[in-house]
Order: sequence, then structure tokens, then C-alpha cells
Amino acid sequence: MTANPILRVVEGAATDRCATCGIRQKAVCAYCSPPELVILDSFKSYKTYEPGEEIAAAGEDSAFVGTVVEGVVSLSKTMIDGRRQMVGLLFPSDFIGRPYRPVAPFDAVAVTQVRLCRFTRKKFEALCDDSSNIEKRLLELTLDELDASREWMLLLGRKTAKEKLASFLAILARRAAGLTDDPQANTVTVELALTREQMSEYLGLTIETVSRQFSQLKKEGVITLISAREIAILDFARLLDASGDESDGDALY
Amino acid sequence: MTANPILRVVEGAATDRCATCGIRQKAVCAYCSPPELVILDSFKSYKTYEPGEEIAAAGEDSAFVGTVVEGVVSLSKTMIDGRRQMVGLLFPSDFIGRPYRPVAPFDAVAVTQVRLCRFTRKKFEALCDDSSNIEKRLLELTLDELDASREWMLLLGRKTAKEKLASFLAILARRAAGLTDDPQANTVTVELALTREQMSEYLGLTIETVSRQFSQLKKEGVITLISAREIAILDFARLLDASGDESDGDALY
DNA sequence: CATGCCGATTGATCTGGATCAAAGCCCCGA
DNA sequence: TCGGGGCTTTGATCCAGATCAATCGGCATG
Repeated sequence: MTANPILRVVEGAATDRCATCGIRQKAVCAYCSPPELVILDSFKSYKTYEPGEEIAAAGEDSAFVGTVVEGVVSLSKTMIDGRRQMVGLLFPSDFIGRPYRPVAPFDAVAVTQVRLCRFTRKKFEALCDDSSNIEKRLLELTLDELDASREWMLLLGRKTAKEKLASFLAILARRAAGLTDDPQANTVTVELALTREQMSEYLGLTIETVSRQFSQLKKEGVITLISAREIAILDFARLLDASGDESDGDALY
Repeated sequence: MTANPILRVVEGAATDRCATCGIRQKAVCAYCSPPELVILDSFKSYKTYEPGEEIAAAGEDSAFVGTVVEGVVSLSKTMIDGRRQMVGLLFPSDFIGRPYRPVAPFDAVAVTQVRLCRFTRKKFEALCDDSSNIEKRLLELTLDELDASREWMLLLGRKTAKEKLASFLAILARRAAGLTDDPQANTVTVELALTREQMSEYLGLTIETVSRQFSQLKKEGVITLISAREIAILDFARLLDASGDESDGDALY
């Protein structure tokens, strides 16, 4: 816990009301009415995590669930001999935690500094029972996560190293383009929140292979490395092409 | 459609009432009250599919959702060049279809002969809105599927060919042991519903590698091949060991 | 009983990505 | 300015699993 406690209090007073929450329209509370938000306000608590800090551990008691307000969280599973696979990446407005299960099925770790809006799992389950608005939104979010995770199974099971990296970068580029709402910029700059090692864990590769594929895409003129942790997409169409997905690019970009 | 129409009618009259449904306590309708079941009875329709028959196609209109009553269904995604990955296997009582989305995200194909209890997607969505019992159970099922699919991501991204096959056989063996409710039988016989090719699509391998791993496990005395499509587990502890998962075996077996 | 077909097995070889091994780069602190 | 540590890149080699290629075996059909 390195956060300054005085700063925490100031944040709490100024910005921690649901009414002013920037991600509410996409989060699990999206469908809540103003009176319901008042109830949520009274039960939620915020917590900040530093990069690398553990949020939940697979196999251990999962006392909290909630929403990612800021930052990026990784979900992963580790085998006894140390092999590790990331099974999800959570961004702001994504739901985190496993309702209706006392034990967390996966490790959750803060990739960047992370701010969560939390409820105790028990309380959240009770809120779900009371408010079909929360339950309905959670169902939608869970169905979307399931689709995404199955899509990732195709990547892990069948794609080549280059296709894997290109797919990942295309997702980040879409996110970045969507967030900046830049209409048809030919060049999008993408912050890489992950280290090469974290990317390798997400993509089912080694760190060296990830690095080599970056070099390859650079050599082909698809991307430029601004720094190790920031790239520019020079040719999004070719990136999509390299990803092995049928190009639905123009609709989203 | 090869099913005999007369047979279909007889089935409908005799066994198609929710009250006598053998899988209801686990399906999406598990929490429905008797009056709700009457409503479901009035909206549902059964349909039988032959092995290999397509139930839904990725990218096409998804008009129905429902429950697998009998048989096994595969969910998969195919790349433009033909590489294919199975992203799920559905057994009796599993939910099939994608509510709240007009287009199916994955191909669904009958592996064995399959019998579905179906609702039009629109009607089912309306039922969800009316009955929080259905919505709640669908949420539970979806959360479970999400956990399972993330577990499979670990298999696809990090496990060796032998670990993949052992994991798959262990799952089938647990199912078989659970269904027969055989307490501590040292030898369990497992029907393989899938061909080697289908297994390879599920495990992210080739057909040859799957076959070689079968031979390997046989040589090591872990399993016996009764026929190409039926095996006996001779040593479940060693099978679990070969799967690369920490052994939680005794609890489940 | 031959024939043919489809799935499964087995063998030989190839290769993409892992592993092993150095550098290189960048930032931070002395 | 100089080290030093943590990422990242790059090179050399290895190997698990893919690919290519028969062969086999069970079963249905003529």
C-alpha cells in the first residue's frame, strides 16, 4: 500500500460518486436507476493497487468483486512447474471477480496502477438478487467475456506467432482508436501496457519470440517502435491481414 | 432430416413435458417454478440433429437458443484457410446459443445424434426479462462456461500434447464416473464421442499427434484401447498426473 | 468373399518456435 | 560521468509437434 492516504481521502470526496463516474455507462451498474446508484454508493469501496500487486490469488478466498475504474488487470493461471498463461486482460469498466464462488479461479494482478470499485462478494450477490438491472448487465458482460475468451482459444490453438502478435496489436489499436475517437487517422499510436514477458504469457509464446515478431512487423513496415513500450501502426490493413482474421476492419476503424 | 416423423410425434406426446425432463435440475430452467414450467412448455420446441449436422453457423442469423437434451454438440471457429479450433463441447443440460446477439459467433455442429429443447432467441430473451429465475440460472451457467473456457486457454497455450490428451481424457472419465455414479471403481470405461480429428480440433493438435499420444498412454499402461472409440482408464492417478493439473482427483473421483 | 472407403496408426522428415546464450539499451542512482 | 539492473533484442541451436506418406483395420456394399 504505497498510495498516499491523504490523497485517497481527497479523491474520495471529489470524484467517487456514481453520478460522476466516467465508466458507469459501460460497467455492471450501467442499467441502475438513480435510487439504485445511491444504494451502490453506500456499499462500494475504492482501492488502488500498484503495478505488480496481487489483487486476488487462484485457490484463495475471493471476498470482493467489482469494476476496474482505471488501469489494466491481468487474469492468469500458473502450473506447478511455473508455466503461466494469461487468460484475460481487464480494462476500465470491465467486471472483476467471481460471484457465487467462494474461491477465486484465477490470479488477478495489477499490470499498471489500478483503481477498483469494489463490493464484498456477498453484498454484491445480494444486490444482484434485489436488482435485476445489475444481474442483467452482469449477464451481458459475462456473455461478452465468454465470446472473447473463445476467440482467444482460436488464437492460442491455431495461430502462428506472427498472427498472435498482430491480433493482439490490432485489438490494442482498436481500443486506442476508439478511446481517442480519431476517425480515420492512418497512423495510430499505441501504448503497450504490458512488458514483453506479459505479452508472451498472454499469447502463449516466449518472450524471445514476441520480440522477434515485433522486429519482423517493423521490418515489414507494418509498425514502428517509438520506444520499447510504445508503437505506431503504420498500416492497419496489413496488420489486420497479418492477424489471420477476416478483415472486418473498416467497420471498426 | 432423417428422423422418422412418426417417431417424432410419439416422442413429443410421451416425454416432452418439462415435469418429466431428466436434465431440468441442471439446465437453464432449473430454478423455474411449476407455473413457469407450464409457460416454458408452451413455447419450447424439440429438434433432433444427425451426427455432423450443422445446428448454427458462425456469422449467420441465430434465431434459436436452448438446451442440449441428448447428445454432444461442438462449438468451433474456422479460419479462412481452413484451420479450425473447437472452442467448446456441450453435453446434456448445457445451454446453447447466444442471447442478445442476432448473429451466432461460432459454428455449432452435432457430434452425435443430438436432441435440443429450443426457444426462439427473441422469446427466450423475453422470458429472461420476465423471469429472473431463468436469467439467474443462465448467469450461473455462463460464469461456469467462462471459467471452463479460461481453463482451456491454459491447456491450449501451455500444455504439451501428452498433457492435452490426458487432460481431455480425465474430463471424460470424470463425466463417465459421475454419470454411472460408480464410487471407487479402479477402472472406468470411457466412450469417446469424438473422432481423432475432432479431438485434434479441440486440443489444438493434429490428428497424427493425438493418435501417437494415445499409443504412448497405452504403452505406459495408463489406458487401454478397447476399440478406436472406447478406452478404459487403468490408472486414473497417473492419468491426472500426466495431465499437468495439480491433483484434486480424490475429491472428484 | 473381394472391394473400397474411412478413420486410425505408424514411420520419416521438416520446421516454427523454444531454449540457451550474449549483447544492447535505457533509466536511475551514486 | 559511471555503473548496475531490468527489459529487450539478436544469434545459434534444439526439439516437440507438424507435415508428408504409407499402411492397417473394420465395416459396409456388390
